[in-house]
Amino acid sequence: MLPDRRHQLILRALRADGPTTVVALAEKVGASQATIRRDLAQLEDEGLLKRVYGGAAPVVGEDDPFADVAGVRVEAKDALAAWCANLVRDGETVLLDIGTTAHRVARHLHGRSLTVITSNLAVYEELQDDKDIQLILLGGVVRRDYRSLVGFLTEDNLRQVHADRLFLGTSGVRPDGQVLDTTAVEVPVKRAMIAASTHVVLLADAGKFPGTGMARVCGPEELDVVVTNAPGDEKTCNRLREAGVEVVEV
Amino acid sequence: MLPDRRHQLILRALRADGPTTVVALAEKVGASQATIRRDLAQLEDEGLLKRVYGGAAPVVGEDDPFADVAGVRVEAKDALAAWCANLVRDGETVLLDIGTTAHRVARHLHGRSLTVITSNLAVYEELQDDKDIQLILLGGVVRRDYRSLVGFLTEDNLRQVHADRLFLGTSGVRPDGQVLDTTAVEVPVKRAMIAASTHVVLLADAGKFPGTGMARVCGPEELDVVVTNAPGDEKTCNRLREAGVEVVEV
DNA sequence: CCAAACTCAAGCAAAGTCGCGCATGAATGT
DNA sequence: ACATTCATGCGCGACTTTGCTTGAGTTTGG
Repeated sequence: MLPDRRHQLILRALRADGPTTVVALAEKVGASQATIRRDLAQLEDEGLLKRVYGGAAPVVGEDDPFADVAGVRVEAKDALAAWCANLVRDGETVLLDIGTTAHRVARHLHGRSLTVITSNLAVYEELQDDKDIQLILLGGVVRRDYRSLVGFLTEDNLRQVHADRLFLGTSGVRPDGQVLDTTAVEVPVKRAMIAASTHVVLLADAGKFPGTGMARVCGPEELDVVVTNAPGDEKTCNRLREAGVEVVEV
Repeated sequence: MLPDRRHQLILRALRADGPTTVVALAEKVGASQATIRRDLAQLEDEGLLKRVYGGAAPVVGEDDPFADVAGVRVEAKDALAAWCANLVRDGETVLLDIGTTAHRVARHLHGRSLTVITSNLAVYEELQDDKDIQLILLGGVVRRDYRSLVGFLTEDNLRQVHADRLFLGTSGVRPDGQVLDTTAVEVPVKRAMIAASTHVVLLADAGKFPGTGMARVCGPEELDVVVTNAPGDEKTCNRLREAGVEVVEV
């Protein structure tokens, strides 16, 4: 069991079940209470959770939109998102995928005159007070730990709408250009999103080549643009370009 | 049981049921009265509640969605909502309408084992952290001023789901039993909700007889129960009963 | 106005939690 | 092969929380 994997499990458990005891976490991830305590201390230092006596609680406003605006150095991932936001023209209809990557893009759309369609609850909270943006939320079952809406209602809705541009997240791109995802339940939603959009923009930051994922979302022929902030694997890039995909390195 | 979790339960109980005794809280959260007193003292220091002799009362802050409504009416409307929540059995699927009335019902559903379907964004925010409740959000265009989702996506989704019970709000009930609404865009959504539910419960607090509204939502034959906190107009009640509607005065 | 009933806060013992030091064991570098 | 590093698990003393008891304070009803 990798420490990083354990940290992920802890954070996921907290997001799903709220405040949890050290004993319960130790049992859940199969580590001693001492180890869990050390993990919690570390994760608290990183601001990823709040330590309470006897356990830990999830921190609510983890993605403060002003945190990185105030920061001197803009994160690399944010540069990616900013570039994507520039791609969008006023008046367009933009479809935003599940995940933090799409949320990042949404932060850069404030004040723009757009229609935004999403099943991403983080995007909803980000843009709900922005009166310039017409916001359309797709239906579905609320997944608390992933802050998303999924299910047949989401897919149904996606068959009824059309977007000029889709910003798609991923967990990995294989050398042959196949786009992957780790969570099976999201794949049908992502496919429906692709079908509902004229242009598909894939956001693949560093570490997504080859990345992980057990489910295939789509092949390179479905993509129009791949945006990345890392010099991707040469072979992968060539394969994508062969399929007519524009590969952009920010 | 984490102290933090206990505090949440206390605050939730206060929000849902208003002023509560120390004894009742101790029983509810499974702690001693001494612990509850210590919790209350701490929470009062943080300004999260107001201590009163024998118990505690919720503090009405700016985040209270009902701060604008006058005191005695809030209690009456909350009694209505509490009665409706008692109507629901564990395991049921509940459909909650747009509007503050349905939100009020949602506040009394905390901790219940239910499936809740709604296009009410206030309900979503109320229940999003409640892990006992499976929450399904209907798609649609976000209406910021009404905190709701409307449009053809909402209606489409409603054709794909079914609920045991619908709690319907209204702006007025005419003497002949017709249910009215003021905003035309909501009417198709309300009709679709009625069609998707086995039982329809109309919440009509004081001032809804005859109330206002330019659009007809449905006739009395679509309703199963009308819950009110005021002795409604005699003629209206008779007309409703003739149509087979159970009229309940809380 | 008084007394009974109830509520509150302080003190105390028990249980639970925390963080530290130390030993173990695996992975890594020399 | 040996030493180093690092994460992990265990034990111990210090600390925190909890529930019970007690005496003082507050409310209620006659």
